[in-house]
Amino acid sequence: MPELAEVEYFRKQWSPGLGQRIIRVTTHPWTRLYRDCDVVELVSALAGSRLVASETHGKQMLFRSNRSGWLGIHLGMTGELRFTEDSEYDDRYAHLVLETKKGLMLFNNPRQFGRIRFATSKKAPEWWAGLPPQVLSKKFSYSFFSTHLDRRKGTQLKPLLLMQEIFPGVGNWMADEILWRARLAPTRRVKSLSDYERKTLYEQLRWVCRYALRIVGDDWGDFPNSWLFNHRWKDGGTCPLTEKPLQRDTVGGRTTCWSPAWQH
DNA sequence: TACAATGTTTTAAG
DNA sequence: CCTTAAAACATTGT
Repeated sequence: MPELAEVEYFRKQWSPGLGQRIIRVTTHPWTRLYRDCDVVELVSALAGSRLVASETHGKQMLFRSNRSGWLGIHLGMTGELRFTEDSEYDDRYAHLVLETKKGLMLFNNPRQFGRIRFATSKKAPEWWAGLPPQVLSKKFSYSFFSTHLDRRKGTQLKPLLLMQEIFPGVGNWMADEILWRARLAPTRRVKSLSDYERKTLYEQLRWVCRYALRIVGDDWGDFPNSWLFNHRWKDGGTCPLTEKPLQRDTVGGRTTCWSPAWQH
């Protein structure tokens, strides 16, 4: 489920636990989530410590502890963070549980496409510090964007937008929303874009990221019906602008919803 | 039963 | 070495 706005929302779900002493750490160390993580180190370092700050970067989350511990979480396709004052929870998919006096910080991830990382160091570890510029940051200028496009001339626009090394945080529904607003067909190749179309793609990319964060990032609000988002999964859905039928195709290996009458 | 799922990573080919 | 496409990953729900 989570793309950059949802990730921001989930990050905040643990906020009630920040500053609280962690009295117990429970993990499912056999799951794929821990493939890049020394679980013994994670458990011993987090037990007794407090998480003091958190941030997101695209689909990545980082929690910092008061003992120079850095906890990286990626939600994958089905992950969520939750805080509960109830001591009962479904253990099946709660692969990381941080227990405090005030409540539990839970990371649920049924499909195990997520990832947990941990490091102890003065400075943020390379897997965090080395992430590419965020789409809404100052560094993500039009010329930066355009330089990356020049290197991917043969790529279709849909898989292009899903490249996390260029557009951190953009996922399947956001890519469709961006292309629909830019009026570009998902199968178009980068090299076919006119200067105007390139510019439009850049602007709509930033626009969708900004408003998605605004609407979902704080309180999981609903998107207006003017967004493709509300129509994309309905069978027989229609384009909110043209009222013509939406189409679903596989592009770049992912289900893609678009409006052939509107996007070219 | 077979397939799809709001995501990456790996492998292979060009 | 770089770009591009497809398969693999784990599990559930339709």
